[in-house]
Amino acid sequence: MVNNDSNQSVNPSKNFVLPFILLLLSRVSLHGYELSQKLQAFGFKSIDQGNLYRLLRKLEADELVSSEWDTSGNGPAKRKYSITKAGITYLRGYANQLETYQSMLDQFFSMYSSFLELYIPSFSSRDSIEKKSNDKRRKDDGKEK
Amino acid sequence: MVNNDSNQSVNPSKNFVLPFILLLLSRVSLHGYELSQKLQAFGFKSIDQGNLYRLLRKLEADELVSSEWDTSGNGPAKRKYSITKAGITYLRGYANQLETYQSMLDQFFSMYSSFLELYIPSFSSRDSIEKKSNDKRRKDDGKEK
DNA sequence: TCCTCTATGTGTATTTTACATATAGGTGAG
DNA sequence: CTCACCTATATGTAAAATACACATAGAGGA
Repeated sequence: MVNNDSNQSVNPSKNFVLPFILLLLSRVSLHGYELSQKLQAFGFKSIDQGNLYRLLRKLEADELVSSEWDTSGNGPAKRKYSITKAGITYLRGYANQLETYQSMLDQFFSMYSSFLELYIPSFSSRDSIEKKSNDKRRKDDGKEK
Repeated sequence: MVNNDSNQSVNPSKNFVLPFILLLLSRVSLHGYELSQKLQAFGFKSIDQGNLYRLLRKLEADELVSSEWDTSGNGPAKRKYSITKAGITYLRGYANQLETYQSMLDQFFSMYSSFLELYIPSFSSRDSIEKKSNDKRRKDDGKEK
């Protein structure tokens, strides 16, 4: 994993959350639990705690982050993670990868608007088509299906 | 897979390429080989042919697409895939998911610009950092075996 | 003939993910 | 005190996904 130098594969997934972790750690050291919460705030709804901790250990083994126990505050001991220089280098590589995803998404939605024009009118019988116009306010009632 | 009901999980990967497949098929019927090429044009550099064909069969089993043999043109017989009504419904759901990814990427790059301002000046000689210290790591992850 | 391109698959080991569970300290309610 | 709940880290493991190798076959050209 951490799929290194020249082979920047396109499929996201773990490689999608990875840059977010590194970016968060580039600003301030965090422990796993905090990280999990910040990632949720980013939009990752389904980060598995167990796998997150495992991933962090892997990142440490790969020397993209380093950790030390933090027994200062109250509550159980926390393993505080910091980014390494190698981690910073990789963050830049991952950012390039994410740019690719972004342009793919742009292409997708560009084509998708044409799709909507074709299909939305004829599908008005099925489930109520929410107005997908430029009315950004109402994003909430799109939870059908 | 094709995670059937309302649980639109956030992690991409197979779910990242899926909407692109459905979107392409929403415009015109295609066979796997064509699909593979169009996906590459979209930016998917590393679509595994074998897995793509397997995925298409799975999509057919899930009734998001349907297929029929096309023996018309020259060359070997092609399995021509078309999107179904269920596939169209799912395409809309996946599009919503991709919107989430898009906003996550926006957040990422917004924060990443700040990162660049902090790190780029001091990291102008990045090659020394990259080449140092982690040779064994970059060998054995991602492409070993 | 042999090579290459198109086209569709199977086999399978490894990697990743999902889900369950374990441990442990701290806090507040009753 | 006991219990529930939150923080915090972690392991076990079955299932799913991926990477990589390989098989088959038609058609066209050198």
